[in-house]
Amino acid sequence: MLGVLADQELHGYELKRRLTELLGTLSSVSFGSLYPALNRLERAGLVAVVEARSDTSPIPTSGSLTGEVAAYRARRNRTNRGRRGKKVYSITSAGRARLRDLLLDHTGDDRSFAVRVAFCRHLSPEERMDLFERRRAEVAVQLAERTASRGDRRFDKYLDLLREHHDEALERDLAWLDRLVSEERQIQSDAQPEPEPSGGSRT
Amino acid sequence: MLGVLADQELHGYELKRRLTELLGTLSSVSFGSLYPALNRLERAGLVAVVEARSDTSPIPTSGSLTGEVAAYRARRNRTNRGRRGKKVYSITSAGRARLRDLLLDHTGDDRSFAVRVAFCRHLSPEERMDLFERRRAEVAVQLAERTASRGDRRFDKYLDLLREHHDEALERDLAWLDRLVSEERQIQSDAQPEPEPSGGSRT
DNA sequence: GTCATCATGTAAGCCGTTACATGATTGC
DNA sequence: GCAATCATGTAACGGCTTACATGATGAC
Repeated sequence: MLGVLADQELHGYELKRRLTELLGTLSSVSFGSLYPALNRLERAGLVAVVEARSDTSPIPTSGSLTGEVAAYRARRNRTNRGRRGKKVYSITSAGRARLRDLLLDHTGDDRSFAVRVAFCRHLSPEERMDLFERRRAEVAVQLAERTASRGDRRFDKYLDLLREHHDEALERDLAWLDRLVSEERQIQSDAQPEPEPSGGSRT
Repeated sequence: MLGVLADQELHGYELKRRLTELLGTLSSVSFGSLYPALNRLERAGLVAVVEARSDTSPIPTSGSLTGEVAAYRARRNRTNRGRRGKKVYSITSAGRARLRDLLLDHTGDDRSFAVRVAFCRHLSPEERMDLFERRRAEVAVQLAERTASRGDRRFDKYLDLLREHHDEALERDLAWLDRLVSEERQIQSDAQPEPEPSGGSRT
């Protein structure tokens, strides 16, 4: 949620939309947990409710008279008493700091790593490298453990097929992470071109 | 847990061991949830506690006198009052039926599908086929939706890389499922050889 | 005026986790 | 005797889900 809000101010309903659009099966958050979560984030000072900026959408004349009247009434009520309007949330600087921590935290499974990658544009190139390389190390360890523990034992046809498939997936993950790391390294070396590898004329 | 117990009688501690060995990162069950779960299963009549068959392990003379004394004391206590011995669980016929239902149920994500495959040896060939083909259809739909929703939009470099990687994983899953299905079909046709495709001389 | 959709929220229940407590077994 | 491991269990907490309740908007 913080990752989405870091890009744009949104209200809850649309936030869920966007989350589903971006992460699909990885998202999995229902309204019943979304709204309480937003309230928790607000209480923690990580997001803030911004007054629904009516300037941008000045009640678009929709041709419906009754609709417009209702819209004006609703707007007055909202500003007067804050009753049941859209609540547009904006991430705070504390929220951005927390997002960074969450992206760097690196506990959790493959799913949470995928979510981190999805929002890693909010990290610095160095932090991204760190994220990728740590994950790479983790996956490598997992793969080594699996290979070691398997030994020569056979369990069951389907279990063996499953493990084989999973091993391949892990290897592919590893290759993908290698690609991410090398691309990131390329970006870094592009940003700080070091024309003379020997001899230290540093600015 | 039912899937493991369907193969052998075990007590909780070793059940967790076996679960971790078989499923590794897919398992994820802690003692804090394992024991309550076993009690729930027992209350539901899906597993039953069997008296620790001491016959198989007649207190192996370990060379430790005090140890043996303690073992005898513990055994008497266990039979007398059932206090704190190993509780060996055995799956009941109701448990096997439930296991079958759970394997066939087919709600849940990729993880739960993997677990189903891990124990699908407890299904009939026809039920296995059903399991695999349904999953195949699901993954195909997922893939189609992703391709459709993506359209030509670009989000962000890392998000795009993530989606690309995930798409490839889905395609590989699909191919793997195809393989499973075709192998299963082979098994079925081997079991019921139908030498004459035309003309119906059925037994 | 009514229906679909947008939009926010609450309540009950389930299930998992960590942290803690305790007892049994074996080796030294 | 003591430590490590085996073995079972409880308590507090968190977080997600479904089902429910409600209000606002816009289209016809």
